[in-house]
Amino acid sequence: MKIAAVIVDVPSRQTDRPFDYKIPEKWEDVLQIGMRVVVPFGTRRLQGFVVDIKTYSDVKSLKAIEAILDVAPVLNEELLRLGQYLTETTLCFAISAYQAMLPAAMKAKYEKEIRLVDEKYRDRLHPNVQPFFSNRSAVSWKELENTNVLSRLQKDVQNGYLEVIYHLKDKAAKKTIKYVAFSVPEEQRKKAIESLPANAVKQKQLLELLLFNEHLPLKEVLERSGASHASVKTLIQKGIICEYEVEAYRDPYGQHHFAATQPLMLTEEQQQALEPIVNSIKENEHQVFLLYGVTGSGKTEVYMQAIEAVLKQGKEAIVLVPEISLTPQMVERFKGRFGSQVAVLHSGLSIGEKYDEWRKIHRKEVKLVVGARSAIFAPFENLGMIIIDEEHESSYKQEETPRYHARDVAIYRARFHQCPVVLGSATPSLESFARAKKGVYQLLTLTKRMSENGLPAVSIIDMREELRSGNRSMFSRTLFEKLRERLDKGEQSVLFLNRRGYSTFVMCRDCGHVIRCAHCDISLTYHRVQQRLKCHYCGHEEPLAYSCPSCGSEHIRFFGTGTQKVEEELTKLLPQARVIRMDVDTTSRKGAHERILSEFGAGKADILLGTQMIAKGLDFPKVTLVGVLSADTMLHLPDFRACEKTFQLLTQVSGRAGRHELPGEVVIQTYTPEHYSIELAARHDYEAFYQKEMALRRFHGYPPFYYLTLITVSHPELIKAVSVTEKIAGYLRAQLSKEAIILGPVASPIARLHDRYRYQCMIKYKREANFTKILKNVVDRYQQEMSQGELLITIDTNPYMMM
DNA sequence: AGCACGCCGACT
DNA sequence: GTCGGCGTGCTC
Repeated sequence: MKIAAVIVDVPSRQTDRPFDYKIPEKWEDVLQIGMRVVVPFGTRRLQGFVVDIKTYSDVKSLKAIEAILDVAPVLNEELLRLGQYLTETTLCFAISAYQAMLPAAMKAKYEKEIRLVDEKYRDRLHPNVQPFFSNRSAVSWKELENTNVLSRLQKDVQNGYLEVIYHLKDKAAKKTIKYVAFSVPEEQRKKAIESLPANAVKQKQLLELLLFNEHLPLKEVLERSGASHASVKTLIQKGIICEYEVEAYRDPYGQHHFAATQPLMLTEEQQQALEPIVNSIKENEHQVFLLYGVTGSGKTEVYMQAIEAVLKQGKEAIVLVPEISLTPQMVERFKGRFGSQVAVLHSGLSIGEKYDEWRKIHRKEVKLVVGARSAIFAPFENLGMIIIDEEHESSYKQEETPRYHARDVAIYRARFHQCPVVLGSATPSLESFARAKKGVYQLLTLTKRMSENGLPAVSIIDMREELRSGNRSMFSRTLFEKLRERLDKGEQSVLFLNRRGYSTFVMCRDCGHVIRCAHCDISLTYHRVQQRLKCHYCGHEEPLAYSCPSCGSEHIRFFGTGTQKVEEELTKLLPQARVIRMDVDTTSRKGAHERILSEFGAGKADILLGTQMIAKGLDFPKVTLVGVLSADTMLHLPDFRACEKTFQLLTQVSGRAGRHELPGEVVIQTYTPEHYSIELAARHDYEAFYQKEMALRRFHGYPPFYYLTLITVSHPELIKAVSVTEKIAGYLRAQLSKEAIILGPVASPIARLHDRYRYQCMIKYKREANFTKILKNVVDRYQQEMSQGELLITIDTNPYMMM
């Protein structure tokens, strides 16, 4: 007898292990490791992943597998092992790891229904239950769960009148296209057309069309023949033609035509960067390269020529880009060069579209994937290279379980496939640059910009000076002048507002009271259009207050600046300017992002005003001015990476100006012009920033000198949150080595969220023998309280968000 | 997670 | 004596 070990779809500590099932004889040769199956689990039916097939089990009475969901394994040996690696390093459940590797469409949906076992029991049902079954034999649980007949229902189930049926739905609906074709043999077709009634003109036209084609999509036939669906129906009824469905891919870029491009001549620098990568591809040698190239130095061309080398070897490649820069521009470059060999995966696609792209990879119909974070799990079996563009971006870290970093996964997979990883950035993360300096990664450098102009000139404007000299506007005189210049010359400008931590909060000028969310320790944000105050974390809203809830004063004011407010002031100051605003509000609709950018690219506006999202990847020849309205808003976030992020952002933003013939200029407005992040970004001096920041990291004991782990404990009661965090910290102090530093318990920077108090404990360590084991003990200790009570403990073994 | 089982107080 | 509440422990 063959037995399958199955990981079931229950994300909990207790079920986080394989369960054994009998493999029915008829499937012994069909079932393979890595396939999804349906198994009985307790009273339920669940989806699961086969992780092992064996001949022996310790369990006496095994249940049998009920169904197989795949014709071929969806997880290969490598991905199964990668799942284990994720489980161990991020402390997640195996099921969560496996689900993260597959498109959402393949995750099961469960529906319960109550069915009448037999018509003869209908009269015996409890009188209160009967009405639900009056005209049908099954009722969905959804309809019943909020009624008051639940206990009666239970009785009837016990009596055997009713039964509970568990439906398992695959969301992975495949798209099909209807085709029509002749159903009569070829030699009879002409005759069939002739024998049609004389008035069946449309039918005749339709058939004539089919004479020259083996089969045609129904839609096309209808369009070209002008016939209606009725004609098709009659022809089918007459037995002349037939209709059938063919599985089809949704093609998100179906309408789009991509101009083919050829490899460009490389500069000497690019050539020198490319060579070691290509060597490592050819030699099947695992190596991590850090491609450090200033903005506009042509990293993408290096990527593409390296990919060509991979394809030449008959292998596959993954290119990761940050979600935010997965713009049509980027997609176009890859589709243009590699055509139909590319699959694209990003959050803008529907669940079905993502599933189709995934299947193209799985069926080996494509050789290259360009995608955001989760594309790192692309089920290639012959990986030749992994590229991570904008390597420093924090979006490569997933902030939900499994809390993996795509960079780590990339290195794991590349080691398995013995192939190179290329990390590219103009502002590498300190972690990566430090590793490159140590020789763990191989450093490749591009110092020259492709355009003649070199890097743009940056001026820093001290906004305190502006205020002192009486300018209360959010535009410094310099920035205003330069904006007007561009307008006169017909050139474009980009204005960048970093909204994080800079949203419009409401404060009383008399007593200083700030209106906060009733459920979270967060100040409420003023939304001008709706005249309401909203919490950005939990969604709580309330009407705008006109007097201070604390002291009653009417001197209550809005502080901070949103893009809307900037836009208003801008149109007041420069009424002739055409402004496009790009933020969450204007880009929430699908495709809006793309539309705004193409309008701006086509010169339909003079100024593009936006948040974070405009910092990445834009490349417009006519942009000669970039303004940063307030550079230091991000600097003061409670995050040890705040300075690094500020530096990276300013450098990225500055890189948007003057990428082509026209020279660029950058204006940075700040209240702390002396800060090294701002000064050094203005001087484009990454190296100096690296040295300075490394010294600080060393001094304060942060990465890359220490590893970090953040434990966050939340509970509706403050005392409980504190005491649990205290106990955990105590346990860790006792268990970990003397070198480990345990900070806390301290209140989380967001001390209350969704009516829950949040406390945290930060661990800094260099090497700990049993680190994950000790952390697992912590989780195990509080397992019951977490599953039954209100306690929640999250552990992040490589935190990027300290809140 | 979700379900059954079992023990307890409150009601017919 | 039964109904329905919630705490406990299991699911191959």
